[in-house]
Amino acid sequence: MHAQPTDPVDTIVEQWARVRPDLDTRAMEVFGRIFRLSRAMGDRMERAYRPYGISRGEFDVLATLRRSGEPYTLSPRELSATLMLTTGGTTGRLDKLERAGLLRRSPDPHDRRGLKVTLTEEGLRLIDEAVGAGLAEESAALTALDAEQAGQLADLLRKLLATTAE
Amino acid sequence: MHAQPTDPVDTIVEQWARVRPDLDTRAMEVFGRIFRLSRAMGDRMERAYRPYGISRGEFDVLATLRRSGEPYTLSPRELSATLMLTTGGTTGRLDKLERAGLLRRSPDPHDRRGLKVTLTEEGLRLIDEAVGAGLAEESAALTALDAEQAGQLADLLRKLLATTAE
DNA sequence: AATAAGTAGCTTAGCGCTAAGCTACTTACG
DNA sequence: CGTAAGTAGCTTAGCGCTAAGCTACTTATT
Repeated sequence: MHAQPTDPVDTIVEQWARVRPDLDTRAMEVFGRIFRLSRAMGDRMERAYRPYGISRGEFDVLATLRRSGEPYTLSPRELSATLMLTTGGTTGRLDKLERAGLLRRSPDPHDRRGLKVTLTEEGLRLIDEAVGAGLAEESAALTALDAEQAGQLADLLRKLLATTAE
Repeated sequence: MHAQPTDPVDTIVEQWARVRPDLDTRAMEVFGRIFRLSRAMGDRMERAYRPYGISRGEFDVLATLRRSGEPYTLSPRELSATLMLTTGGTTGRLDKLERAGLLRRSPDPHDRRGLKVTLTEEGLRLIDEAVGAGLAEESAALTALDAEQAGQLADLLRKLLATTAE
């Protein structure tokens, strides 16, 4: 056993142990930390993307289009599904990104109900820079662990996510 | 090496490898999963608290008061700090919980600027049930891992959180 | 060919948060 | 003792999301 540094979740667990010693708080040791890390890193990512004039949500739209490969085109429906967003939320993000000139909407030639959303040259250039900045931020945070620990952590999280997130 | 199940983050990492093989996506294997787990479990917790008529944010208020021990009293300021919330956000949560009869606000006898927020009997009863339901939900999700893995995961997350979340 | 059912994307109302600014009060200082 | 600076909690405007409902169009059924 190594000495562990103390974190805010340890404090909360101790408080519960004092007032409700009957509770089994082991699951909180995992999920309490996941919630806090998600929030803290979310804030850091928001800051990392700010120089590019986009929010984290907008980054996700551009990144999804970029990852899909040439011609960097998806339908709003596909974007809604991938981004786990309602159609209303998707409309809002697309509006903002289209106004900024980072993507454009055009009619789907095969289905007159639908649209195609395509990255512009400027959108492609911007996302290719921003994705590097985002990964740099995440990599910096991960230096808290050595390579083996990071790999272990990724594996444990994969197992948990695969089972949990239906 | 064991065969790993595939999860959505693996798919995203593969997509990036195809279109941008120069990127080092190892940090994404950790944080991408943390973001997704946080969202998925957050939704599950929201559902777990719904039978008690409270949201996750409102649960956090009641739980913070409960953990503080008798007489279950804190100032709005202390709650804002613990919950990482602006005073405006705190005011809103307290309004709703006070209307529901789960806590009450009273003047601070030592500082006429301030208030004391105290759990009512009903609030105490409710949070003592709800905290059990919440932990049950988290424990159920965690059965994806055996006890040793869960402990390992908690330790790795502690180390990451202690360094990352300033 | 007519019609019912399904689907795509947009609009609107409502919710919970933040940022900024307010009043009321307290503390520190000359 | 008087004034400046600080602090507590609330209010308001604005933001991004969801849920629900809309129109336009497509697909399946007869």
